Amino acid sequence: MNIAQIAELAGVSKAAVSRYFNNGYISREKREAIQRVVEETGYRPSLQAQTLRTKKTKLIGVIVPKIASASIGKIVEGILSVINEKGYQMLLAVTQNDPEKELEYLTAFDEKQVDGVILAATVLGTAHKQILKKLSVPVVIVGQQLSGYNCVYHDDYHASYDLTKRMIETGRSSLGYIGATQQDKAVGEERYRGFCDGMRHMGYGDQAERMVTASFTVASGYEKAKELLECYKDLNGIICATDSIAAGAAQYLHEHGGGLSSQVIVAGQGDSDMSRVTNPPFMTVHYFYEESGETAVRILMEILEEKKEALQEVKLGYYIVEP
Amino acid sequence: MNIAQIAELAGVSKAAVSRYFNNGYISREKREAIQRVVEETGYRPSLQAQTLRTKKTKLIGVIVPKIASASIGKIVEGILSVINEKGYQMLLAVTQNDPEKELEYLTAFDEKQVDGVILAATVLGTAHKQILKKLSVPVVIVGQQLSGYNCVYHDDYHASYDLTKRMIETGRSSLGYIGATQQDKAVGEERYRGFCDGMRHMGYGDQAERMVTASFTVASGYEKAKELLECYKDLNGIICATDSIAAGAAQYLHEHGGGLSSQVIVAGQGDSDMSRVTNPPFMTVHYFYEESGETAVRILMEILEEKKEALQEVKLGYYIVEP
DNA sequence: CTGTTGTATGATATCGATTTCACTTTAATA
DNA sequence: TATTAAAGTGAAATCGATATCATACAACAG
Repeated sequence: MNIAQIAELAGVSKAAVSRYFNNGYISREKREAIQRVVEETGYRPSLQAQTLRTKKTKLIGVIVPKIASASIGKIVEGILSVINEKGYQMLLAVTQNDPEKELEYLTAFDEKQVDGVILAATVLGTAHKQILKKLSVPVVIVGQQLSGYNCVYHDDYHASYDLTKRMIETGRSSLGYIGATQQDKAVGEERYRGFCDGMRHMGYGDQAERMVTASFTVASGYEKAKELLECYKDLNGIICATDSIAAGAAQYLHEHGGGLSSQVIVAGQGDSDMSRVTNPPFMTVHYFYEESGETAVRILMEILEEKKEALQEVKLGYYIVEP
Repeated sequence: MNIAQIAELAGVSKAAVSRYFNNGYISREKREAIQRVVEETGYRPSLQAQTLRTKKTKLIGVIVPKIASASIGKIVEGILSVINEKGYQMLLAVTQNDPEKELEYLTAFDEKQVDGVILAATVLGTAHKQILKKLSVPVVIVGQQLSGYNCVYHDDYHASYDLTKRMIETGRSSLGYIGATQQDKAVGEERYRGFCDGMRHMGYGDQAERMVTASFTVASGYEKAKELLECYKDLNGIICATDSIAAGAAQYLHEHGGGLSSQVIVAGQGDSDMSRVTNPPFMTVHYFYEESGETAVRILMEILEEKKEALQEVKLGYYIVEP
């Protein structure tokens, strides 16, 4: 079934059928004739033919470091909810945190495959920026702030700062920190900076360097908690960059906490289910992950619909979740 | 940059350039001339034009109930690893467990948008089967067994059976079960059947109806554990259909376990991080989720490459994970 | 009555590739 | 040497839509 056959059956030209689907000038009689034929045959215009002619694929490319992650899962669900509502579909690429793959997909998507790209990267190096500059399709970065680009991100600094302050207020003054790679500006750098400034402003600035770096897994949190506690034996609290790390640290603590001088509690960031199932549950920060995905798509749609051309940077809030 | 311009620059016909990219007859001189021009210009053939002509989109449609889930995340990662290796890309749709959306995406994908579909549904009703029959693109179902269709699934029955047996062997003879909706044949029905038969064969068949049904969340596991324990006060073990449910149950137990007559432990299924961060960690079953995703793509590829036409049903194994 | 505007229409070119077809040249075989 | 097969080539048709353009008719203003 193609447009020519429909035109023939309805006794009109191909152009008329095309106009029927694209709200062009068309008389009532022809409109009804075409409608009848379309309903009888169940005809739907070919998307590939439309794409070839119009250069719109109705596809959004989404690049994420991994998918089996609570926070990224939420971002993707946010993205999807708006994408579908707008009649687009999602092309998903996962990079396993491999920067080369990231660049590869970025260029692959750019070759007219998608109308826009949403990039959730952990590390944005100079190679990324160079490619981003050259892209012919609009991009929105989610989870990281990058000047000169459309992005929606979280207030990692103040969240981490407030979390630190809250921990100290609840009586935990001897704190350590398990962070993420400093290459990750949002989760690594900003959250650690929030911790440092929180410590400093509360009068414990000298302790801010009690810090180790973990990768984004529970197992790594377990290992690094051990490392940190062996190094600083008088800790009574550990703040972690993510909930996964915190869960690993919590696991270490209820296995080996008995041998320590004082009871140690942990805090995480991300408000995942993990924070509620450890014993005891731990304090965490709620970031608006779904909303960040939704907002990223909205920005992209505004660009695609040419409502706005100007750069947008959106910073989302947070709230502390007490155990 | 289109094929005509490349042909012009290389001093050959469009057909020659097309052959260059598709391994057709072409002399060495022309091949080299074209190669030079292609490298200089960075030309890449338009995918949409290719699609229009060849009817191959190089896209695989993947339909999942939700994405922020550990097991489904693993399946998707498995799918992606093979898909990319084969030069395909993934169109992802999430149904939020809404059967209507499931059917909607199934038909949307069918309209020549994708070369094949992978469906990870929890519930497969008659409406699904009807649509599945009519699809013009090949489908592989993952996570559920469905006779007459290509599918790759897990040995839910024996896994649950062995888990039950193992719990009884470790001294837990007064067991209860928190299951999932019976509409989900794999996770709901089969896993409960495994529990029942395990109980029966170990001589506790009369206790098999100590069962409540939860939804797939931690919070629901918490609620249902409470319900189950209020109803059967002498339980010393609870087996759950998923790790999320088990984590919720574990959370309830360390909040209210003190008031019970005996110490109660839980067991889950899915081998997620959750099983290791609760206190105490719980027994669980490892299902090969990544592998199921990978296998599903392999089956699809075999069909697309026309190596095999025959129906394939693949049942994957499992192993018990002691805490 | 002439000129303009808005509505309505279909023929045709176009998007950018692949595929068919007819044809030439070269190599291998009888 | 004659015959056949294989290698190599480009013109043109094709995939299925949309966009442009020329044209026609009605209503209406001057």
